[in-house]
Amino acid sequence: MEVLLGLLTTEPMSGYDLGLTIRGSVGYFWNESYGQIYPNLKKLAAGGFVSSKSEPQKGKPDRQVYSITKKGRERLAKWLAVPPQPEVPRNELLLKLFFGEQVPAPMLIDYVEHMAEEHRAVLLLLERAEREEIDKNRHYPGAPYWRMAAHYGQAEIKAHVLWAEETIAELKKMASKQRSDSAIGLERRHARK
Amino acid sequence: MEVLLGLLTTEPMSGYDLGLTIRGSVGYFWNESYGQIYPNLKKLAAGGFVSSKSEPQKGKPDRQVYSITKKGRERLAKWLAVPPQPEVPRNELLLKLFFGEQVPAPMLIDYVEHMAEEHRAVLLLLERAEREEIDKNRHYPGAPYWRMAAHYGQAEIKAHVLWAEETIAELKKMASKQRSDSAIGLERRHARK
DNA sequence: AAATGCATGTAACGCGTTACATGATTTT
DNA sequence: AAAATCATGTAACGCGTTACATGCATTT
Repeated sequence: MEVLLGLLTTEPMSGYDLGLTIRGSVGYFWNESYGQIYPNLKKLAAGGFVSSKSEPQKGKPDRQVYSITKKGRERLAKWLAVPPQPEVPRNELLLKLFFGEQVPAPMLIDYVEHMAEEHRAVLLLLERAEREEIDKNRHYPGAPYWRMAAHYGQAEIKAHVLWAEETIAELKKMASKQRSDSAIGLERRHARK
Repeated sequence: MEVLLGLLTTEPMSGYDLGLTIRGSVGYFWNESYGQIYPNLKKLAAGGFVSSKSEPQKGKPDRQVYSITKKGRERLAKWLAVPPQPEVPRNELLLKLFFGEQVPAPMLIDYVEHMAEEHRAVLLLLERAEREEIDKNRHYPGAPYWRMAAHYGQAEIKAHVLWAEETIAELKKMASKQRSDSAIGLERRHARK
């Protein structure tokens, strides 16, 4: 809800634009789907926090351009003044790794490798975003804060990738040890049969 | 849902125990409230994934002890075989920092400092958990995986704390610069008046 | 001609949190 | 005596995702 107000302080936008902007700016640490954006804009408009102006378009539904109002800025300020609550964590990869005993080793390795690759790709995006989006607007007063947020993502991802590399090495070591163990196990099972 | 199955592979437990166990083990990267645990256990029981046995207690409602069934283990294995989906990020601190231009500098500094302290505290917990919980069960076949998950948390937190320290320094520098700037601003405003 | 993209939106559904209810036991 | 803790659970509510609907424009 408040992301919308925050982004509208930079310039008036339509719901669609807001979706694109979110993806391209705060997307790394905050996301909002169109299923929320459109209804939330309506609610904000009903409360007088944003005003809308419809611009006709050829062939497409009218473009609703929203601007933040004075009341909206007050609401944003009020929200910004609330100390951020620590989020509830939900990391499916870690949970599956935690139960790794019950997962075939190659599968686990695959999971961690995929994660590392995705994170490496996001790191490139964040670095590019910093160079292109933030540096180009470096005279905008918000730029230093954008950079700090981008650095958070970069620092976090680098830590994740390092961890992934260590973990993959360890998983492979365990897997090879397991193979030699289970070779013995196989002989036994064979013998029993 | 599946955390419950996963934890029940180590030993039969009641819903209450599961809540405590979650907090003490996977809590850093996965949480589940009692408002979910109890209904989910019922659903799992209805589906035959767990069996329950009620033990009478003095003065308290009967203790329902749940055990995972063969069918439950199959369900768990199936879930573990699904590649983990990247989570949707929601970091309120970062979002507020991103809009930091509209936030009084001391408030921002406070937010980041609080975050750093919380994370430092969690780091101690994780390190202690590794020493006490994991090392003591080091012969349990799941232990290496628990350790990997704990290391993820440690690596991530260390990166967060470092970032926080850098960011606080930068925010303070900006704040002092802003103060001298706004001193000029004050003079101007004074003059205009 | 068919498929994909643009741009707006609505509806259904599921998941999860919070608050409440209960009733004995232990603590202050 | 009052308050907090243990241990179970239920109900209401809100948030968010996914899927669907629309209809013109552009691309293949």
